[in-house]
Amino acid sequence: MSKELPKHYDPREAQKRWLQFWNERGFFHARPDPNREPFCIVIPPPNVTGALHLGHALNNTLQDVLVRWRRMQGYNTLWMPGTDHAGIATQAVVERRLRDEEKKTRHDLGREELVKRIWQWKDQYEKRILGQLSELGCSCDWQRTRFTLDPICVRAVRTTFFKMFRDGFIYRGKRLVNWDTQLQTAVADDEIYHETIKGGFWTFRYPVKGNNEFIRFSTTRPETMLGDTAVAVHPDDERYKHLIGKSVTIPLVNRDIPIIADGQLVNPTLGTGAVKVTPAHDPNDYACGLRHSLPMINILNPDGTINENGGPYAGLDRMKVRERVTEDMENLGLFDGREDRDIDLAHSDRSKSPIEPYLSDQWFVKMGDLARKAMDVVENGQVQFFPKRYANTYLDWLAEKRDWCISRQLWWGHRIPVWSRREDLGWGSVDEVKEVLGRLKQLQEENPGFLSTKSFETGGSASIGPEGQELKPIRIYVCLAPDGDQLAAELERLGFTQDPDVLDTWFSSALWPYSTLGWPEHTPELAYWYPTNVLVTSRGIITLWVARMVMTGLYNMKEVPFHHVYIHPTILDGFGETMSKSKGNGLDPLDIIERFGTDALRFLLVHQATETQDSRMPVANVCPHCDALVPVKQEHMYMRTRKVTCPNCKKQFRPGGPWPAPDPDLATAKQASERFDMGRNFANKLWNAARFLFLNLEGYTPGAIRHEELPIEDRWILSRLATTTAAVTQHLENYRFSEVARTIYDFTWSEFCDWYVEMSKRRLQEPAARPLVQRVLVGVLDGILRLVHPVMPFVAESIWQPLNESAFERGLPLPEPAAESVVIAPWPSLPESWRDAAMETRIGRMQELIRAVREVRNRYTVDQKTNLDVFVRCSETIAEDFRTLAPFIRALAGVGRLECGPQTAKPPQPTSHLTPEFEVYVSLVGLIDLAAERARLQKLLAEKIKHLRAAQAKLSNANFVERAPADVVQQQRDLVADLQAQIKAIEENLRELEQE
RNA sequence: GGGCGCUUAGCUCAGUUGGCUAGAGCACCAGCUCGACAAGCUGGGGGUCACUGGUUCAAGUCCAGUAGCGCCCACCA
Repeated sequence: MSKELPKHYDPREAQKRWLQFWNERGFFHARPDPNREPFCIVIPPPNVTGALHLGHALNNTLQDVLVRWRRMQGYNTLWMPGTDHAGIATQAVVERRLRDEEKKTRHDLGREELVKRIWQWKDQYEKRILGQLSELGCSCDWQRTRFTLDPICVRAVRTTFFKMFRDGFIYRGKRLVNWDTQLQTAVADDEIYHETIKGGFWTFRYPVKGNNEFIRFSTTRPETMLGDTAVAVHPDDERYKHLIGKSVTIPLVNRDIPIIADGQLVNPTLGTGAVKVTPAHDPNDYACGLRHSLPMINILNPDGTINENGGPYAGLDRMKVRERVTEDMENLGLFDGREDRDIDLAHSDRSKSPIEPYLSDQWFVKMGDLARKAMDVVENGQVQFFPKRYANTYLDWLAEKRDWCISRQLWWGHRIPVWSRREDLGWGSVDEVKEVLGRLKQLQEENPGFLSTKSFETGGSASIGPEGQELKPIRIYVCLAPDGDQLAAELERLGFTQDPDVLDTWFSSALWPYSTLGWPEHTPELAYWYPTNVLVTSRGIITLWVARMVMTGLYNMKEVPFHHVYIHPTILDGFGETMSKSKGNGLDPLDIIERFGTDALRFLLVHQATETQDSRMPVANVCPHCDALVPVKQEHMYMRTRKVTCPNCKKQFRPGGPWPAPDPDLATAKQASERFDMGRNFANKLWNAARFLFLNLEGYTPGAIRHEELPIEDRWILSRLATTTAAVTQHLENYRFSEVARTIYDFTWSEFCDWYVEMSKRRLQEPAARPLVQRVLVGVLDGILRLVHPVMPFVAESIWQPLNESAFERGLPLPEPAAESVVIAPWPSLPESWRDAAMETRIGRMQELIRAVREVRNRYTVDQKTNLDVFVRCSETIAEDFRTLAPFIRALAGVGRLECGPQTAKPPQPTSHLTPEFEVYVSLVGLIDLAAERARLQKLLAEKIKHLRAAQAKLSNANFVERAPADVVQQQRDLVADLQAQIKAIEENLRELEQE
């Protein structure tokens, strides 16, 4: 039964249909099965901030290729999908909308209401993102979809935090944050921008204690003097050497501070060579403070006014204090002048106000031991990076062992499960403290697994107890395990409150490979699929995410979270810049899917996934009025172009992208890139090859292939298929995605379609030959469909299904009933013995002969219908071959007379094509331009002679003959012999042409 | 400043341990609507492999340096 397909492959219809089919059949759902080998990938969860972009498309396509391939290989395959709450990014986006649409801040709404709003946002975008992944063809187990704030993930986070708290890995420490005094919040590094403003550079003097000297220093922020805890000089600076170890007095607050030597902080050639050190309000000073164990005095209130540590200046705004401090110093005669200076000052993106470095209390994870273990597993190969070089990024970063600050001053995220005594209650009497401690101890004894207490010093000054003893300024912190929440009320009765902060988003992401599988419960899924097999991600988060997953995996599971880490390239725009919302140079995968089809998108993404770091993707807008492609220009990005005039139809439109702003008055362009042509064309080529088969399947009968009885061309294509299959499999194992795409493409197009299908046409007309060639055609197509399925699942299924109707039993070497879907068809593997170098050589010679004749035909523009007479001078063995293949040579090259053999005579007025193995002569009586032919031969002769000389030179080099491997030398000798023979033949042909 | 990369045809890129006259897709030129496919077929033109030096019988490939570009991290008192 044959079936006729439409002339063009229609991706849209196919995508809709097969997605539904696959989901209905539940091919993507996996359950633990101890009798089968597991394979598992967990998705890098996309942020619920917005829509997916091209980078996501790449990341997820590559995962899907691996997952579909392993599923076909028979692994019990789980691809775990999900999304990430992305703390800062998501809260910021919702807050921005709140401001734009309702003119409200988060404080107007309150914590609970804001979080509710963000959940609504999340629901909306999660749905959209999952839908996009599905449209991309991702074969995730959708029933298992997780979100990083799901109850199950909350439990994993709480359990981990509790364990780390109890084991002493989590501690309370200080950190300088970027403080926004207007919004009264810390902002992330990527939420600040730098702007040059007019500022000043003030010079003051501090009196040195014990003699009449002064030490001069300069600063751009005089008010920070109130928080100075040292003055630093360079250890080798002769001007100050004698002062090191002495102290100075800060006049305004009457505090004595030491003069220290610090070669890292101080550059003696700048300013006066002496630097005031304010550890609580400057990153470098902070580092210096740590080095020298200096006190760190915070002088700011959250609103930017000076706090009680500023003594007489308390309560005033820092800018006002800057003036006052200067005046007061001047009155004391300690002010040495001010000069204007441009200052590169950090500003908050959101409030546009200047950022203050602000020392605040934060939660940290101690990295030392955790990092060491995470390094070990990469060094000993339990976790392998592909490409290898990325292991360096990972190891270098971990080697620094910088403690991980895990608290964030946000409302959206995992709330830190720690309660502490409220500051305003104070510690009143020792009795009260004793009572609280006693009660805590009791609680802990009753609930050892649920509650853990720790105390950490706070900043602030010590106070004196009722009996005159010095009370250490400590705070008691109580951490509750997830099942300990009923104790929260009790803690609150004791005057404890929960920490308002949330955890760094990466804290929950770090648990993703096992929290998604149900940890801390001992689920069958966890036992079966953990450790997962491979993590596929981009290099940007090797440190933030990959390293932390390994750390927590080892800590919680005692086992690595995955064995392989594949890092794929980053897609840049046509100008080599990263795609980003602010530049407006992104590309929306949905635009590509709509215009080219999902398979085209996927093919191209796989094809360009080489081992390099980056790859470029020039982007064009499609004019919504006339469909012309308008390339995105670089200046568009920097000007944030809002309107583009189409050079074709002169109408205006808004440039497209994954993040277009709506504008009812202006049509928004879809985007495209010519690079996807390749994928679309390939899908169509495949489709049409199948279409050819369907037109010729009438009377198909399944049957065994007896390899040794097959004609040359069949053995050739099967040899090529066997080689291709093995190569594709190997490339997949090595994560060489680009090679996967290339290998399948070349085999399908340049060998199967260009040669085998062409050769089959004649045989299909012969009743005796027809059944066998049908079987081979069907068998090879079946193999191609399986190979191509992981990359282009939709077109593969679109052909697989009708093939099941026309040729249900098929395959190589024995026909078998086909799988109901290519998704679950077995991955092909062909006998090694089918690889047949001799067949490939023989067909290769035939191809060269055909190409030679075609070239002659094109050179002299001989009509396609005119047969050419061809004379081949070659060995008897080769002649025998050409005679066997003569029908193909005639059909594919348009040949009439074909004579071959050692004694074959040249025809009159011949044009020639010489190869090392045979000489081809085509008679061109009446067509040949003798002068042109002579010129061509002269040119060819010159090239050959040049090449010969180079080859001879090599051989005449004694070192080469002596030191190069024998086969390389022999190769060179053969080359010289071939060239000499060819030159001789060309010269002979030229002489003959002269006589004409 | 530290780290990791990139620079090969007009464009986007391959080129796995050094070894044929360096490849592909798109674009370009010429010819083809022949019963799978014009999203196609056939053939063709086009490259001093960024630059300089080194190692080697042999370098696009290895090493060093220079220039340009990109990313990550740190920093910009």
